[in-house]
Amino acid sequence: MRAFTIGQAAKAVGIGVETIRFYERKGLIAQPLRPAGGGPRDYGGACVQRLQFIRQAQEIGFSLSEISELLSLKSNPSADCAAVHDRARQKRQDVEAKLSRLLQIRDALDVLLADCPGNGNVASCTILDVMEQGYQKHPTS
Amino acid sequence: MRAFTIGQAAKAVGIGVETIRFYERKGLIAQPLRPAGGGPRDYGGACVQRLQFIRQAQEIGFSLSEISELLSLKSNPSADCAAVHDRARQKRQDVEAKLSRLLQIRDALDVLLADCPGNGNVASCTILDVMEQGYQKHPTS
DNA sequence: CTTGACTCCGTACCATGGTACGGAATTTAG
DNA sequence: CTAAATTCCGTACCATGGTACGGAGTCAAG
Repeated sequence: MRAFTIGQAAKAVGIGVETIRFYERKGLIAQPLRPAGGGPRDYGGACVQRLQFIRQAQEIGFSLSEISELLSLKSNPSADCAAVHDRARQKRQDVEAKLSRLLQIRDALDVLLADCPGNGNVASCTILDVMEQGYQKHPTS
Repeated sequence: MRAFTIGQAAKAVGIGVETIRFYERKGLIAQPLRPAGGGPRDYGGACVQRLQFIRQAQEIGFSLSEISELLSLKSNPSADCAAVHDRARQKRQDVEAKLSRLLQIRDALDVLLADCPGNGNVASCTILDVMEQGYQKHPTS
């Protein structure tokens, strides 16, 4: 929980200082109060965690506004758990949908990689057909 | 392979007319030639397929410029298959990475949904902690 | 006690992926 | 034949998620 300047926090989380300020403007994180005694604001502890949370969630495919919602639930611990539960269930569905599309494309890519020896011409490549069809056909049928 | 106007093609693919034109401007699809005898351009057949391909690929998480690359390989059947192969391998890695992040979050969401009965307050919700930690801990220890 | 690095803040700019608008030319329906 | 719908085209605008810039203040080392 030692003090972090904004620059140190940015480095710790792996983002830019400007990005942190951007999140502040967006209301994703609160700007720490300036210490009464002067000196830079302290972005340590909970602030870094929150930033890390944002990054994690974002990599996973949540938009900033979705993250904002999650954070507001989080920062309001008196909220009914049912709200989080619902949102989580919704998100799980979204995630599941993304997963199945991704699995489709992964399989399609595998078909390609298996069928295409890495030489010859593209006409023999199956991936493109596969994607065009939305991958209805099953491999090696 | 019957003829489609741009509006029919848009409807068939489930996008807007403006979006098709946007793709044209971006070079993702070629603008069909106007028929010599006059009348609207024909967006049928291959064009619709290409649009569908774009949508599929996009839903899966490819950016328009990535899709553009895939399409340029596709539309150049004399290209060495090795190029497609490489790109496919690269893409497969990307997809795999996305998959594992998504699986992580799905598992995190499942933990939450299992632990959180849907009542009580948010303090007991695990998802937020889980995400903060980058989901290092494993459920039920 | 000055130089350099950093904070702080506002404003401007950027890429991506569209969406909307306006006006002329066609096309299609009644 | 006329009116409504659609095409065609250019240009403008939008949201998202940042990135860059400029200038003032501050802090720490040499």
